[in-house]
Order: sequence, then structure tokens, then C-alpha cells
Amino acid sequence: MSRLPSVTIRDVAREAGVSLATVSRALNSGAQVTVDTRDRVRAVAERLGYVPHEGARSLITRRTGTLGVLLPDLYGEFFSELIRGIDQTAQRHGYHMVLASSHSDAREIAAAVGNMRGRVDGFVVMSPDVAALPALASLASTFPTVVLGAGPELGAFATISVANYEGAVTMARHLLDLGYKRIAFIRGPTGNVDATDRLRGLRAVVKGAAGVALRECAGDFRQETGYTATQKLIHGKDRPDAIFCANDAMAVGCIGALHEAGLRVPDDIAVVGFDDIPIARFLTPPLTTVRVPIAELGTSATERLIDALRGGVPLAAHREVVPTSLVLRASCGANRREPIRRPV
Amino acid sequence: MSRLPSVTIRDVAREAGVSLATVSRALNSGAQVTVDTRDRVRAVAERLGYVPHEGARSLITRRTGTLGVLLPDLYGEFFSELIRGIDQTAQRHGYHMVLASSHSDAREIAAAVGNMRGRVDGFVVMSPDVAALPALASLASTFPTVVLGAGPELGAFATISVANYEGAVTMARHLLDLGYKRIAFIRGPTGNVDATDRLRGLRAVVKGAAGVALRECAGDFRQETGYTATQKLIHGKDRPDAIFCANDAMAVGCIGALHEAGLRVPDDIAVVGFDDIPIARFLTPPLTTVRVPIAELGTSATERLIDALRGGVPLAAHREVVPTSLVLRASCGANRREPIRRPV
DNA sequence: AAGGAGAATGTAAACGTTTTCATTACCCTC
DNA sequence: GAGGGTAATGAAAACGTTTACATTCTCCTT
Repeated sequence: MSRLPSVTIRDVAREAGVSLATVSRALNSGAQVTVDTRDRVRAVAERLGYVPHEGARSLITRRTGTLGVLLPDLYGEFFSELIRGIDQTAQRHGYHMVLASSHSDAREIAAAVGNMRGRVDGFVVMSPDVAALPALASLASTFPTVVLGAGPELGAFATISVANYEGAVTMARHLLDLGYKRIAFIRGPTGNVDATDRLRGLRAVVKGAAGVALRECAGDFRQETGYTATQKLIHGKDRPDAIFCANDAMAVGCIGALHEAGLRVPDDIAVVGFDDIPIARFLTPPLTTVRVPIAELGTSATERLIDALRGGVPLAAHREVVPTSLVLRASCGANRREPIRRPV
Repeated sequence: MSRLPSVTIRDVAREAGVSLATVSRALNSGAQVTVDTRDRVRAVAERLGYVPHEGARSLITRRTGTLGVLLPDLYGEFFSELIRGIDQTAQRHGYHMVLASSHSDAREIAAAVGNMRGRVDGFVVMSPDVAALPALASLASTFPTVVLGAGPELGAFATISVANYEGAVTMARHLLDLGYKRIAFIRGPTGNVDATDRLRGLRAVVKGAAGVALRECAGDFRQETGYTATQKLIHGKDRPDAIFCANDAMAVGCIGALHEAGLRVPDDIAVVGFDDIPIARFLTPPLTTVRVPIAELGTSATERLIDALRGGVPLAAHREVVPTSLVLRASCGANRREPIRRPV
């Protein structure tokens, strides 16, 4: 078994001819120590390749300087954006981040949390499955935790979520305004609260509109299912004139399938998504979608957590809902009258 | 300051009416303890919400059960795939993963490593900038480290890299076979060894071909620069007939820019990339690229590291080069004679 | 010149585990 | 029923830090 580095503070002390306490002070604060001593000790530490044992340190300081991040998944641009926001913020405040993914059901969440508990000061958790809510509640009530993406169900804790419902309503109205009558919705994973809220928003709008048909089909937020779902949609009868994908990743697959089938977007079928992942604007055609400030989501959550840890105050029950906005590009056909491809 | 949970093994021992040693045994191995005692102790621990302090534990076991992962960046699908591979493998072996990104130059690497050293058993590092090589060498010589993506420069250590040169050669030959004469290459970040090797492969092939012009322009592996670089390319004179992007992310931006300019891919200009990120097959047209097994890269690196940690043997100097393969799709025009878009 | 304030340094306890070694309890064999 | 072997348990040391408290030293004030 490979060992942690074996040169200890004691070695540094001996070599520098001072006591343990002095080494500790010289290396950490630098206060209460002559500049001379400080520099000498630091030089010795450097020369010996001394690395403090963080475990020993956390034993006495009672903090680890580490945040636990639990994500359901690691597929696609959404999560790299999210992680980027978390990582940047954590680093900026001098915290480390231990990351674990693939946690959907309550049991897995509980297991992951149990493993991490003793080694982090707090958690940022995203677990959009309703089934996991009890586990999250139990975690958040005993440990500093910010929950990403859970809604009012966890009202007693600190949560940051996205205005999914409102975003979907806006997008749905936009589609109706453009005159689409046969709208298909490719759903997210079953039980996923974000996906569910988006669907609810769409349903609410369609219900109030005359002569508009809504057709729903299964999906799981991944490109692949956007692709296969679309293939089914276009081969059935009553081909939709617009496809609303529960997220952008599926819109990518959707557009891929349409092009492959020789259908033009948006002329034959309009496509819209949700999230505004970075790639959305580079698609062909550029994707009309609902913007979610993904990285900022990670940033906010991390900042809120660190604030609480620093202040020593428990995380207040605080529900933050970040707003979304409609991003109009070409895939919805809003600018349909302009030629999609101009000849050179 | 928020504290680590305060119920200790001592509380459990008292409550269960046994000694510390017995609690430790009951909770860990379960060996050397009556089934009765074991269950009783576990029940008490559960009831009290006992969570072992991992720092204290690592103090005596001399291992943290954690791997440090250092990445240059967190943009795009490449890194989410890579992290996924690492995360899965680490979890499978019961290791945790602490992740830090945004480390390019030697100074930043050294700082990040210094911060992490005392809290991990080993490192997986990807730092494709040549400037960082000395820092990596120094790390790898004193700490269990697997380097991702560095080439023969770090021959003395454990490295896993991609057959960039060979992949680029294959792709270049393919472009020449298709008859392209004015090839543009959108480079990766300056100093990036992967990007450099890919360019070298292309140059080697072009040099040997008569009547083929190669034009290079700057890029940094991100979608955005693929987009802007392409805009410049198509507005100058001598418009290229094929664009080779140093990675797929830039190909995304490139295709976006071409479509926006009303140019058809591949009819007017062919586009190819490198990496085969998941989105590549869903682009319009689907992207011809060089396949890199990204997640497997992470898996291999992690497995090698864990093997060494488990075995207690130092990481052997071992240079693994994972092969690449050409993935033919529509964007290169290989199937140009087929209609790109069939009418419905 | 003596006394005292304050800064620099040292001593030792404490943090929460695991593990070696010693002890006890138990069961089996004769 | 005694002896011996084995399994279960306990006592205590050790891991590498930080920090409260004690001590020494320096220098200023009177």
C-alpha cells in the first residue's frame, strides 16, 4: 500500500532546531514567530518535502476544507458546466471538492452520503428524482447541505432550483404563437422533477388552447433517446409539426434524427429544447431553447454552502429559484420566412 | 464553523457497553466479534448517527481512500466523458475522487498538487501543456501518479496517451484520398501536446503530397474558436475545400459557422474533427472524426493507479498509447455522391 | 537598576481512530 | 473434572497535527 508522505512536522522541527509548535505557527499563520525563524522553518520544510497530513489536521481543527458533490449523472455538457461552476467557486474559497455521480435512488444516495460524511464539511447535492427526496431531507437535516434542483418539497432546507414550469410555459406559448398544432414532447427520466415541471408547464398551456394536440413520448435526457424517440415520432401517423425536447441534449439527437430522415428543421418540423447548453447555438439550425444559467447554479449553491460553513451558522431554510429566459434561434421557425440557407 | 459530526466511537462504545476496540471491529471487518455483539454495536451506531472520522482513520491506516484528479479544464463533452470514466472506476474500487481543474501552467499545477497532497493516496493528472511537464515529472517521482496524455517526454513514469499522430495521419490520408487540395487546420491551444501531435501528423502527410496546400489557424479546443476561426477562413481568398479541426468541439463551432454563412457541408466545404465526442454522430451532417476512447482513458488511468496503490508497489514506468480509429460519417464527403438530404 | 510588559518559543494535552498484545471466557477432550 | 486450545473482548499505545498554557527572553519604563 502506498503511504502518505512520511516526513512529519516532527522531522521539520528537529531539523530546524525548533519545537513542533513553532513549526506549526511558521507554516500556517506566520504569526507569533520571528521572520527569521519563519523563513528558516519554511526553508527546511521545503527542503525535506514536508506535506502536512490533512487528516491529522482535520482531527484537531474539526474541519476538512472539502465539499462533497453528489450528482445523478455525468453525461453531456450540462454537467460539465455545472461542475465547472462548483469547482471554480470552491477553489476560489480554498475548498476542495470530492465528486461522486450515478446516484439516483434513495439507497444509492444514502450510501454515497455515508461514505463521504466523515470527510467533508458539507454537501452540494443534485438528485432530481422524487424517490430520493426523503434521503435528501434526512441528509439536509443533519448536515450542512444545499440541494440543487429540488423544489418546494424540501422547503425546510436550502435549495436552489430552476424556474422549469415558467420556462416551459413561455416556450409553449411561443410555439402556439407560431401556429404549431401538433406538438410532441420528449420527456425526461421518469420521476425527474425538472422534467416533470417542464411537462406540466407545457400541458397547462396546451390545455387552454383550442385545436392543439399534445403527444408525449419517453426519454431520459440523453442524446441517444432524443434520436430514437424522434425516429418513432416521424414514422407514425400524425407527424408532429413541432417537437419540444425536455432538454437540449435530447434536442441534439432529435435534430440528428430529423436530418437523417431528410426532414428540414424548422421547415418540416420545428425543434426546441431546454437548458441552453453551450452547443445549442452551434447546431444546425441553431437551437431555440430556454436558457438555464447552469454554471451559475453551481456557483450559487457552492457559495451559499461555504457562507454557512464559514459563518458557523446552520444553513437557513431558503428556497432560491433562478429564472429562465427564452432564447430565440432558428430551430423554432420564428424567422421561417427568411431563407434558412442562402446560396453562396 | 460547521463541525464534523460529534458522536464518536467512544459514545458508541459506552452506549453499547463494550470497548473501543470491539466497536471498531464490529463496524469494520466484523471479524473477531460475536454476531450478537456485532449487530448490537451496529444498531447503536446507527441509532446514534455515528460517522467515523476519516481523518483520524487515515492517520493510523496511512491511507485516505481518495484519488486526486487534476484537469486542465472542464469545458465540453470531452471532460465529462473523461471524468465519468474516472469516477466509475474509482467508485467501483471504493475510492473517492477529489477533482480540481483549471491548471495549465507549472505554477498552478504545483500549487494544486501541494494543496491536495496530504489528502489523497495518488494522482491522475492531465496537463497537456508542455510547460507543465517538469512539474509533472517532479510530482510523479515523489508520489503515485498516472499522467494522462503526456507523451514520451515523461517516459520514466506511468503515462497513458492517445495515438494522436497516427490518428491525424490516417485522417489526413483520408482527406487526400477524397481529393481535397486546400486543407485548413484549426489548431489547439499553443503548447498543447495533443494538438501539436495532431498537427504534426497532418503536416507529415501533406508534405508528401503534390499540389496540396495547408493553411493553419489558431484555436483553443473550444466551440467558440472553431466558430470564429472558420468565419475568418471562409472570408479570405483561397477558401479551403476541407477543414480539419484539432478536436470535435471546434468542429461543432466550425459547422455552425459554415451553415450560418450558407455554405453546405460537405458539398462546399468538408469538415472533420478529432475525439469522437458523443455529439459528433448527431451533428448535421454527422461528423467524420478520429475516435478516441475517452472514458476508457479515464478508466485505464484510474485502474492502473489503484492497482499500484493496492499492491503497494511503486508505479512502474509504463507508457501506454491507446489507439485511435477513423470514424467515417457524412461531413467529410466520403459519401458525397449520395444526396445529403433526400426529400421526404 | 529593578521591575514588568509583551513577544517569541516550548511543553504537553487533545483530537478519533486502529491495532498489538494481554486477558478473559468458553468449549472440547481425555 | 482438569487441562488446553480457541474465540471474544479489553487496555493502551500510536498516528501527526494544533493550541492553551507555561516559560523564557528582550527591551522599555520608572
